[in-house]
Amino acid sequence: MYCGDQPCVPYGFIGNPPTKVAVESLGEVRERFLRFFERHGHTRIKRYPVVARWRDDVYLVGASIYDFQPWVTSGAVPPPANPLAISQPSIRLTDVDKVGRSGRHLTGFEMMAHHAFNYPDKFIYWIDETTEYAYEFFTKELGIPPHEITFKESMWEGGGNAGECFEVLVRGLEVATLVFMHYEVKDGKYVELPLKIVDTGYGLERIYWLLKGTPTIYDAVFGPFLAKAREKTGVPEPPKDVMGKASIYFGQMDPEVIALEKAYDLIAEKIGVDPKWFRDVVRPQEALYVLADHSRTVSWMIADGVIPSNSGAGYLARLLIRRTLRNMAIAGIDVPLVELFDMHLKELRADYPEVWDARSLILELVELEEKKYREVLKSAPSAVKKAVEEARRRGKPSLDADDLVALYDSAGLPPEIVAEAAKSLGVEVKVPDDFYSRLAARHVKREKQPERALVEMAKVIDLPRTRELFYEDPYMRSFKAKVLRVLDGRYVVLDQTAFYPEGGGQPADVGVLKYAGGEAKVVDVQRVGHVIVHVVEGQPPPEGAEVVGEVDWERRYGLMKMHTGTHVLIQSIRRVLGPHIWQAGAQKDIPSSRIDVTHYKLPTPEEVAEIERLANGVVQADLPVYAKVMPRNEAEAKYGFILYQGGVVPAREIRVVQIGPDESPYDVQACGGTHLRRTGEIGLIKIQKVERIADGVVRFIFTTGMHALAYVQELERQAAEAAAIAGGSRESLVESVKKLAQRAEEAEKRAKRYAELYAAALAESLKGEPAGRYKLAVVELDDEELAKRLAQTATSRDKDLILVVVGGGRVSIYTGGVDVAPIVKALREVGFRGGGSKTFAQGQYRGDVETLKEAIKKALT
RNA sequence: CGGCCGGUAGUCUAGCGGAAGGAUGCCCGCUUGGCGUGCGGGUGAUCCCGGGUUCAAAUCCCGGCCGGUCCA
Repeated sequence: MYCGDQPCVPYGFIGNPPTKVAVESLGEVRERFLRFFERHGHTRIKRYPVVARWRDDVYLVGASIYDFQPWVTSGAVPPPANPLAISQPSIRLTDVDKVGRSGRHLTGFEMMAHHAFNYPDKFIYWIDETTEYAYEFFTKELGIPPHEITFKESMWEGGGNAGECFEVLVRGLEVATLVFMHYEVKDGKYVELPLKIVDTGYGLERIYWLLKGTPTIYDAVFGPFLAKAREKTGVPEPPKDVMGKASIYFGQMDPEVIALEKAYDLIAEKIGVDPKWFRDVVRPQEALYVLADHSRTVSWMIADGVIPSNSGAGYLARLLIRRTLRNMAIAGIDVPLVELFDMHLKELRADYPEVWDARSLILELVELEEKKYREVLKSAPSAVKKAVEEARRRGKPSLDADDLVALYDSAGLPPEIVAEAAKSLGVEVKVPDDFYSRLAARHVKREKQPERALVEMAKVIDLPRTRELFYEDPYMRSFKAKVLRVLDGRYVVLDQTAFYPEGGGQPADVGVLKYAGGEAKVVDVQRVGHVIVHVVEGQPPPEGAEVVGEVDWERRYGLMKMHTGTHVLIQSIRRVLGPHIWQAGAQKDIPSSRIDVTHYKLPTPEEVAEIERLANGVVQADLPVYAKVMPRNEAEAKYGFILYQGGVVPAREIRVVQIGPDESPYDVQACGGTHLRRTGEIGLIKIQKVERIADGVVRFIFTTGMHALAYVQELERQAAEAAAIAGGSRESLVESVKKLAQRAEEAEKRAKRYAELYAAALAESLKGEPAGRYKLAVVELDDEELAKRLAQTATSRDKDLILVVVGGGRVSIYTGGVDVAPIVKALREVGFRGGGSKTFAQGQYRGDVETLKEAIKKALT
């Protein structure tokens, strides 16, 4: 079968590009592509961030179509333009192990694309035009001879959708995929969709590589950076033919790439060079390639708001940084990563100016991550030593695969590092080829529990949309409404309501529903599809009844202060700590609320104070707060993705909450919550606590309004109480506490000194009676500390002494060397319950002292 | 969100059911012309918190807090 791709066909363009058209840079190819499609009626769209904040199913954008999922692809929202062309930076970590090795894999790439969205009433174009565009672009724009281009038909499936597709290949390299998405996959069957989408993807880097014909894609894309990095690290330029051939063969043995050592030998053999020489040449090259690829991807991520972390999207950034460091370490490259990043950022400046803007943040975070990783690696020798000893205890000569997996999983130590540390302990460790699949087996996927709906959607599907009075007037505290349906005697649906349903981090309102003949407490309110369901306690109103709803206003007004306060606070945090601050979660509550933000260190008390000052300045300025509903595309175009602080907003129209006047707004966010009219109503914003909840995420716990006052009053009360206890005034609280602590310390020291003196005196006056060839002394003392001291002095002075301390129903036996075991045995017979070992025993004894003495004497004779 | 590992003097670390040990740091002597060094002495720990099991818990069990790490 002819497939035209790796591994069937070796690349035919290396050292021999298929065109005479000369391109100078990656940017030129991008520009040619976008201009070409602009000439053919497409609108150019600005790239989206690589962090998919508008989605809750993925962290990163992996293809241009991600930009339009799910709202556009489901038909809910119109595309920003139609047809459109874009070059979308995308990140895929699925092939991360092959990067630097296969010669063609990248974690970050630009997917150039043209998309057409065909609606039943508006047809743009379909298969014929799409293939023609592709053909013309490659032949006319890039000058590739027609016979060099292969279109391979196939079926594409992904994300619940499917459709036919063409893979476009040139000399063994897949340069584009043209997908015609028009099925939904339902229960394994294809269901025709009303919306038919042309989804194309042209690999910018691959096309550039093809045109350049360099040994690897990295040489083409990162050429200038690699040259400088070689100079800096002292890694020499590799022999051209070796790298070219190596990447061809590596490309062909993709599936086995993990079994690296074997792959090296095989390829060296194929090329006809010495395996050891080959390894020494290739390893540092691979490290540089990984560095080049990963540093660009990480820079994109950080510039778009990712902070390296131990969880979430941040972990992916950390993973790439650590992989880079590990590869450099293995290749023996010892240059600070920051310097190499900085070098690369200078090269990236022209193509990605927004990444350049984040330069200082990127460098700071990379430096921090490098430091943290060094700490991890520093733990290697002792962790490995411990593991080796543990293995030996269980009779194993060395570490096995399970031990290596455990070390990686719990301590973050990669097997190569472990092997190296073990070697210096004189232990040979073999790294198994299937290491990474063993690791994967340890992380068996858990099933995601689908959220249980309050009421089945089917039971309310026929009802009209509930009118949302809380949006029309957030200050409405009571309203009249008609009962449309009552389910299970406790779920009430009204035609309209002022009760806010839980959402956007704001909890549901509570209150009462009053009706002729009774009233019911509203304890929870939830959205179910397009209606709002009130969960009631007590006798629910009958269907069809007129009710008066009364919202618990004190609580709700408090929540509104919290919610508007949240917006003021997050913007203030951003202004103080920097533009990398994004909301990572929030919960409004009474009496305290919290916001989690992306930040890489705990803010200092000064920064917190500055944030409070700024936020309360906004409160005092009494700025107006507006909520307006706007089409999604318009809002995104006007404000950018900073809108999505609170997470996914699942609608075609989004509600935008703006604080401050139009000409100079303080903050703008997409938000579905209830807000105040003016910031002055917040009264006071007080941060109560900041804590690090994960690497890269800081939690602010704060309060507003009267709750803030109550908090401050409580602090004041505590200070007054503490001052009273410390015996000073509130003004001198710190001084009196200091004195108190000092006095306590002195008192402890004195007590200890006296205890020593007392123990010495006791030891002096101990009267031992003979017991066999030993001496026995019994002391009544109900202080274990003192007893220990006494025993220490007495038994070290007289090795034949057996000291028995009786007190509080307990008996302790101390000896200066005499084995305590026979004594314990004898004592058990007279009611002693306890035990010990060597020179000490302890236990419970309730009998009289004479019996005890006799028993011990008897045991010793 | 979750799995795994860990939390013992200021710092690092041993002990993993029976009287909390070492290294480093700090203080005081001696050594030296002085610094380093060396030697001797001293100082420093609610064994993360709470509950349980036990005659006895740093140690075993449960819960929490904090840190590390891996995976989504």
